[in-house]
Amino acid sequence: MAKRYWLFKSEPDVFSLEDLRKAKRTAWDGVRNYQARNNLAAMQKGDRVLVYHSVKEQAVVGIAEVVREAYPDPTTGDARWVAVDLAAVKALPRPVPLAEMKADRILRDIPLVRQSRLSVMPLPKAAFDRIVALGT
DNA sequence: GCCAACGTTGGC
DNA sequence: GCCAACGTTGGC
Repeated sequence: MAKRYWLFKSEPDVFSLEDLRKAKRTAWDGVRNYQARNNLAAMQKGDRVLVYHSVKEQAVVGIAEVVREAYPDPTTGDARWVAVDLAAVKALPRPVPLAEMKADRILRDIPLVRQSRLSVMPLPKAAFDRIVALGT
């Protein structure tokens, strides 16, 4: 199956891209939203992921990669929830602010802009590539 | 700090 | 099964 593209949101005070780089890889767990959970479950090893810092920074700051596909979330005994493992790939040379994405013709319809509360979302390849280009 | 959006819960 | 109340998230 073709590689897919995703965007993860995180509050940098809680867990940042820098934390991910230091940790090498991390379990992305604790997701308790069905839509986000369904997205986690659809991820495949090697899928590319953009990391967005919410609240204080409000910018896409880097790229990560799925290194382990969905497995039961270790932070709960509830079988409904899953986690994936991510590894950092690189930081964007230039973070791409939310305001810039809102103003961009290709990006203004992505879930990050449309549905601000969703924490794990799919991105069309064109949107992924556009953000990476803006961040270069 | 405020509040809009939205998901969840619980009474009926 | 509906919907009002409530809690949380995250932009402004």
